[in-house]
Amino acid sequence: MLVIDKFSRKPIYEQIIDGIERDIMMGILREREQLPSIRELSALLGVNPNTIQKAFGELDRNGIIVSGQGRGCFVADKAALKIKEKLSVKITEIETIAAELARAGIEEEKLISAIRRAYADIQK
Amino acid sequence: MLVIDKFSRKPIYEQIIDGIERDIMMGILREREQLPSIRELSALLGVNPNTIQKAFGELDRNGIIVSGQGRGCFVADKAALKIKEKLSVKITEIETIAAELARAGIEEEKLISAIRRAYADIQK
DNA sequence: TAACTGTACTAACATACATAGTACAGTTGA
DNA sequence: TCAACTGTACTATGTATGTTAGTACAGTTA
Repeated sequence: MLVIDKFSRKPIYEQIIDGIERDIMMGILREREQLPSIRELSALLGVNPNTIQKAFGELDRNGIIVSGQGRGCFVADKAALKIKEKLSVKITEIETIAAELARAGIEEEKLISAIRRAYADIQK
Repeated sequence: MLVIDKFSRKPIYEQIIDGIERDIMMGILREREQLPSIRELSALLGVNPNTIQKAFGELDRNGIIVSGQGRGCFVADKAALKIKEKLSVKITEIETIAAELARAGIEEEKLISAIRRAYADIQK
C-alpha cells in the first residue's frame, strides 16, 4: 500500500499521487472504487489534510479520480488508460537520459541490460 | 556551448554543472584547460556570480575542476573519468523508471527502442 | 603595484512545500 | 430532520531552496 517517505526529495503530495496511480495500475484500486476520505488518509499516513487535498485535487483535475463534495472520492472510469498515457511521457525522459549517457561514452548495452533487468525483476 | 534556461525547473547552478561536465565529456573542455572566471562567466550567461560560484564550488568539491584563489579554475586531471563514474548512477535511475513502467504494463520493447533511438541520434 | 583571480560573508526576495486551524456547503443514513 | 460524515476554500506560519545584490578580503600574475 501507500507508504510515505518524509525524507525523500520528492514532495509528499507527489508521492501520494504516484502511490494511488500505482495502486490503480496494479488493480489494487478498481474503477469506481471509493478512496479513503481526505481526513481518514491524513490520519492514516500522518500527513496534513491539506497535503492530501493537494494530491487529490490534482488527481481530480487529471481525471484519475472523481471527487464530489459530501460524497467522497472515487477512481474514475478509464483511470488506468489515462495513467498509461501519462506514463508515456516517461519514455521520453528515459530517452533524454540515454542521450546524455550516449554522449558521455557509456555503452548502449549497459542501458539495454538495465531495462531487461527491471522487467525481469517485475516478472517474479 | 553552455546555455541556461531560466524557466527550467532545474536550478541554474545545476545546469551549469551539467553543462561543464558535458563539455568535458565531449572534449570541448580538456584536462588542465582554464575555465572562464566566475565574474566572466557570470556576465556571459547573465547569471549572478554567486550562482556561478555555487556551481564551481560543487565541481571543485567533486574533483571535476581545481580552483585556486587568484589563479582561476581549471579542468582537473582525470575529470572525465570521475564524471563517467558519476553518470553510472543514472543507469540506476533509468532502471527505476523502467521498473515503474514495467509495473504499469508498458511494453519492454518501447523502452528498448527509446534507448536505441537515443544512441542512433548521437551517431549522426 | 594594478588588475585580475577565488572565497566568504550578509541581506533581501521569491517560490515551493508542509502544517495548523477554521469555516462552509453538499451528501448520506439513521 | 439532523447528526455525522464528505470535499472545498480560505488565512497564517514555518522552513527550505534558489537567486540576486552588494561588499570585503586574500592570493596570483603580469
